[in-house]
Amino acid sequence: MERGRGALGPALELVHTGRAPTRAVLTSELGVTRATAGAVAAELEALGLITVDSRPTASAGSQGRPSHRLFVNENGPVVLAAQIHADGYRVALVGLGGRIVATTSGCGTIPADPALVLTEAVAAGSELLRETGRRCLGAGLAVPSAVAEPDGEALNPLHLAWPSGAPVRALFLQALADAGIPGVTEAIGFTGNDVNLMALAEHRHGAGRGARDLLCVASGHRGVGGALVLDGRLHSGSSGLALEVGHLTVNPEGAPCHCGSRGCLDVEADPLAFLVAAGREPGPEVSLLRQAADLLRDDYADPGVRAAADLLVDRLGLGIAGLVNILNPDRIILGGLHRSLLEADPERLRAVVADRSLWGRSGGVPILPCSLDYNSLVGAAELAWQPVLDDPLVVLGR
Amino acid sequence: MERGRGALGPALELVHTGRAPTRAVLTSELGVTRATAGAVAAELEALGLITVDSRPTASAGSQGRPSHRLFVNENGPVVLAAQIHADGYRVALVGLGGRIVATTSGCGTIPADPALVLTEAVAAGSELLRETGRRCLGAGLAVPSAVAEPDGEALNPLHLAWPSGAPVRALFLQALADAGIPGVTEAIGFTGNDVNLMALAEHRHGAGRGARDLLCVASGHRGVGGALVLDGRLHSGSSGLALEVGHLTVNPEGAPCHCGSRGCLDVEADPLAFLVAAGREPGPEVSLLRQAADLLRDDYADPGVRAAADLLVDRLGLGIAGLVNILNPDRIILGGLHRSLLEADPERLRAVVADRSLWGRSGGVPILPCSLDYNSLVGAAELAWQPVLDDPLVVLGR
DNA sequence: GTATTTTGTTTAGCGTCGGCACAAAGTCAG
DNA sequence: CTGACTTTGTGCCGACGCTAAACAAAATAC
Repeated sequence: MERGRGALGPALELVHTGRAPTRAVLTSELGVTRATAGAVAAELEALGLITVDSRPTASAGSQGRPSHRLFVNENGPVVLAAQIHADGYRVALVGLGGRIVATTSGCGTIPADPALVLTEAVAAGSELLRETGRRCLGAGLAVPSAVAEPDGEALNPLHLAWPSGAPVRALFLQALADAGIPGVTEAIGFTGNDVNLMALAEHRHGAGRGARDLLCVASGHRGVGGALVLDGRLHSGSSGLALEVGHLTVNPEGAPCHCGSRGCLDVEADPLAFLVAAGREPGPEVSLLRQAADLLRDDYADPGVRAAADLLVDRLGLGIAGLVNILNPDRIILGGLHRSLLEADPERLRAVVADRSLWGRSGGVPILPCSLDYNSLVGAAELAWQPVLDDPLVVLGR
Repeated sequence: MERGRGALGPALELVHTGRAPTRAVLTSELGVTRATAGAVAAELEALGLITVDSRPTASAGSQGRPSHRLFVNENGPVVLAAQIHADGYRVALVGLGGRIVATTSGCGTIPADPALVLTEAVAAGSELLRETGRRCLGAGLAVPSAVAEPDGEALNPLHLAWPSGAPVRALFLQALADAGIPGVTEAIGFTGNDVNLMALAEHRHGAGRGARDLLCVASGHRGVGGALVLDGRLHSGSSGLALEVGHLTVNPEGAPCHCGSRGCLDVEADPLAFLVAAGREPGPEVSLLRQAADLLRDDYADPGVRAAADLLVDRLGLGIAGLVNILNPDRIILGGLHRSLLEADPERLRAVVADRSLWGRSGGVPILPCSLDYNSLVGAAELAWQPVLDDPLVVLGR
C-alpha cells in the first residue's frame, strides 16, 4: 500500500548530504523505480523532513521535463548540539543538512563538576528551543577528550578540570531530562570526541564529501587529535578510543611526553609547541590556538615564525605519513592549528607526507583544510540525527 | 512464493563461520521467523551449499524438540586458493567453512616472471579440480607483498624477484582463463596480501572469531605485516595499501631502514633481526622464519636466545601499543615469528603493550597466537567465497 | 506545431516476509 | 507408561513494499 518504507532512511541521507537534489537523482542513487522514489519523497515531505519545490525550474538543464527540486525542510525539526571546550561552551539547534538554525554560547572557566556546565548548556539549548518553537528529535555532545564506550565516559580531559572517567553521557542525558527536553529517551543523547565529530561533519557537509576513507587531524588547545570515517561511518574503535594519534613519535630527540615516551606528536605539533618554537611567550588571556593562528596570519613573514611553522609542518608531516602508511585514507582534512599551518604553506606539508609515506601513490593523497564553521558542533548534531537517518519512522512514529 | 531470498547470504555466512549450528539459532541470529529460517535453510540445501542432519540428535540439550543440525556441505562446491611465498607456492581447494579439501605445493625459487609461477600454480589447482571432480566457484590468490587497488598490482615484492607493480591479479585471471577453469569471469579471482588474508581467515574460522575489530601482525621472512578486520570486512584502505605497519618507529637509535628512517619495526622485529640479536649466523638453506622458530623452540633456555627474544618482544610491544592507540582493536592475533615470540613468553608482551598503550582498558586487549594452518590460503579462499556469501543466487544462478 | 526526451503519477500485480495454527519430537512429573 | 509442557519445524494466508507498465506533464528540438 504505502510505498517506499525501506528506502526512507537512505533517501533522507541523500537529501541530507546534498547528494539528491531531485527525485530523478534519488531514483538512480537508490536504484529504485521512479514510482518508489516519488513515494519516498512524498512520505519524507509528509513527515515534515523535506520540501519539494514544484515550481517550474528556471535552471535550463538539458532536454526533457525539468525535475522538481528537493530541499531539506528549513522549518523542520532540529536536534540540540552542544560543545564543551577549554574556554566555555557553545550550543546550537541544527536542522537537517547541517544547517545551524540558532546558536548561543557561554564562556568562562569550565567548572570541575561536569554536571554544572552540562546543565547550563542544556538550559541554554532549551531556551533556544522555546524561542524558535522547533521540535527537537535528539541531542549530541562534543567534548575535548576521548570518550570511552560503551558508557560514554570522558577519559583524561586534559584541558578541563574534569576528573578522568567522568560519565559525561549519563550526565548529559540527565541534564536533558531535567530540562524537560521533549521526547528525550535513553536512545537519544550522544557524546563524542570533538575531533571525531569534526570528521563526521566534514565528511557529510564539508571538505570530506564523497571520500570513502577520510582521516582528520586537528589540534585545538593542547595535544593532537585524530579521527577516521570509514564508508560513511565514524570509526571510533572497539571502546571508542581509536585514533589517539598524539603519541606517534615524530622527533626521537624531542621533549618528554606524559605518556612516557618522547617526541610525541602531542607535544611537538600543538599550539604551545608552535609558540615556543617561534620564541613567543604564551599568554593566558586567550586560547593557545587563537594566539598561534594570529601569529601565523600576521607574522608569517618573520623568519622566526616562518622557521617555527616549517618545523611543525615537518613534524606533522611525519606523523601524517605514519598514519597514511597504516590507514591508507583517500583524503585528509586538517583542523585547528594544523589547518592554519596547511594554509600557510600547502606544498611543504604535501611534500613531506609524500616523501615519508611508503608509496608514491599514497603520497598523492589530497590534504585539505576543514571547511565548516563549528564543525564539531555540526558533528554532534550528526550523531543525534543518525537514528532519524537510519529510520525516520522509528523516531517520528509512523 | 519462495521464502527467504534476502536473508540467504547472511544465513550462509552464519553456517560458514560456524555460528548457526541449527535452524533455531538461525532464526534468532537473522531476526526472522522460524518459517523464514526454515525456508532459507531449505533453499541453501537445494543449492547444494549446506546439509541438514534431521536424525534424532544424540546431544541431549535442554527441553523441547531437538534441533536439526546444519552443516556446510562437505561434498559441495569449492574455490581454488593459491599462495605464493618466498620458497614456492601452495594450492588448495577450499570448501565452505574454511575446509581444505585438497592441497598440493611446489617449491623452488620463484622466477622473476610472475606469470610463470601463477600458471604453474593454477595448473596444479586445475589438476586438483579434475581429480576431485568438484565444482569451482571462484579463485583467490595470496602474495607476500602489498597489493594495490583497484588494479591488483604487487608493490615492492621484496622477497620475490618480481618487478614492483607486477599486475598479479590480471596475470592470475589470465592463468585461470588459460587453464579453462570453468565459470571464470572477471568477477572471480581475487588477490590480496598474505597477512591481510591471514587476518580474514582467523577472523572467520580461527582465533579471531567473534572479534569486531581484529588486528593482526605477522612476520614471515623479512619485514613485518599488519592487517585489520572491521565489522567482518577486511580494511585494506582506499588503495589496498593500509596497515603497512613495518615502518612504525620502535627503536630511535635502531638500524637504518630502506624507508629512510631508522629503527622501524620492519628491521627491528623480523626473523633476521632476531637471529642477529641472538648472535646466530642466518643460513641460506631454510627460510629465516623456520630458523628463528626452531631457535626459539629448541634453545630458549640459552641466555643469549632468551635475551634476543625479550628484546624483540619489547620492540614488538612498542609497535603494537602504537597500533592499539590508533586502531583500538578488541583483539590482536600474531602470526609467524611473532606468534612464536608470544607463545614463548605471553606475559611479557602483554605487559609491554598494556604499559605503552594510553588507556589501561585498551591495554587489556587480548593478544592471541593465530590458530589455523595455512591461514593465508584459507583467507584467499574467503576472498573467493565472498560473492557467494553476499548473494548465493547471483553466483549459482537461481 | 509536432516529435522527442525526461520526469512524475497512477494502477495493477507479485514476491517476500510475518503471523498464526498445527504437527512433531523431545523432557519432566507423577 | 501417560499426560503436560517446551521447543522446533512447516503450511497457509494476508500485508507490506516493491516493480512494471501505461499514462500524463513539461520542457527542448526540428
